[in-house]
Amino acid sequence: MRSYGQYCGLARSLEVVGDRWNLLIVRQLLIGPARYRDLMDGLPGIATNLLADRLRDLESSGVLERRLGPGGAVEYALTPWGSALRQPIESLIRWSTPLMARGPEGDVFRPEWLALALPALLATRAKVRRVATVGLEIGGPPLQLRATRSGFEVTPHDGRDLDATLRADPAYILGLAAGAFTLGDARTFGLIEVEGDESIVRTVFAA
Amino acid sequence: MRSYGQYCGLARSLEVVGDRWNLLIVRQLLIGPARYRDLMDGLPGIATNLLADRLRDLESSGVLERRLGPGGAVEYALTPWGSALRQPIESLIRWSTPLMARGPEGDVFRPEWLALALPALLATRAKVRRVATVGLEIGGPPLQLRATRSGFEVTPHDGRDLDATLRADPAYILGLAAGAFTLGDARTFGLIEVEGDESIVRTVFAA
DNA sequence: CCGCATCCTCATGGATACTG
DNA sequence: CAGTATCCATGAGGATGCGG
Repeated sequence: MRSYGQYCGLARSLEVVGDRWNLLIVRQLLIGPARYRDLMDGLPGIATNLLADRLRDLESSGVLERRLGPGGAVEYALTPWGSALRQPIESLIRWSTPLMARGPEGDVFRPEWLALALPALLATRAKVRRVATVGLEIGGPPLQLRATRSGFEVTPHDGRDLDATLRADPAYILGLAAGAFTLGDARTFGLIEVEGDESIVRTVFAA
Repeated sequence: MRSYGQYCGLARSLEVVGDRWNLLIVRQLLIGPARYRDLMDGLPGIATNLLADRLRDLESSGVLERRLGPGGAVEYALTPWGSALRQPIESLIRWSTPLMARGPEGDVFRPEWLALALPALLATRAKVRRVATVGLEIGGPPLQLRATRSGFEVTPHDGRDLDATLRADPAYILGLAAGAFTLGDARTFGLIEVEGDESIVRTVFAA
């Protein structure tokens, strides 16, 4: 990225992460450290030369580091400063709500992206009434949403007991979470709970 | 911006505001509605064809609108959705703290940028002990920082009485504000106040 | 002047092939 | 698997033109 030549925090930030693909790479690493192949998979559409370029750029600017992971393979992980990009990224995810309401329209979807999106959307308004673990079945490997007093977390299902399971379209799940974000004030509303084995939306969290 | 083809809030956001200069244009309009010439002035380095292109893009995507201002001249203003970019932008400004510590290094500085940066840096940690208006003299037209219970605001000096005046380098002022952001917890600390006519840093806000 | 549109050059991005 | 190398298409930057 060519310099903007402006002594402004926004401009300087964008000189580091404003290049095409950069924030999406950080998104992938916020989910967890990853190898080159994982990044290629998680960033459908990126050209391999660009990924290599960007990883070099982001490493030299101190956003991520290249290290040896389990098995001695090279992996990429965010530095503490890079991890702090979670906040602006979550802000942009919340801002995107009107853009997501259209649905996928042919865009590819990867369930792992919910690991960032759901906490970002839920964190602002939804209050946890009781600690709960909700399974999410959307077509990939099963996920779980943990809701605790300290926040929300989406991870692969670790086999523990689920309070509920939601089998639904990704857009539907995002709509639910965005509703928790945008409605909230007006009334208590249901988010995710099932009765018996059915996927019925009920109250687990309340605004 | 070419589509990423990903059903992800971050990717969709970046398709709207990820193009070079876009967020900087929004930055200028967060300070206030502006005419074409104002934007050219506030965005040193932008090519005039790019500004025209980006204004079209951002208008058609619903971030800003073109309207008739006072005197019947065309001006640009953010839509409500565009104004909501204040949050991600403030997040990026906070994230930029390590990049700003280097100082300007020849980059141009415009005092109006403090209108975004100071509230962004102060909002997270600094608590207002008493309502105050502090003058900022940094070489352009005089500014004032209003600190109230509901937040911080930097505007041109409107002639009202000042509780203090700080005449300092922009980097110094940003360092003060960033310190309020990053230290905070440890102890009560001084931010901006003068004794008599001197520019001595004392306590107006406290963490 | 202000508010752009055109033209040209060069840097960057994207797709694909290839290599240690 | 983890990238490089190559080639082409696109977009940025700069200068300039031009109507109101």
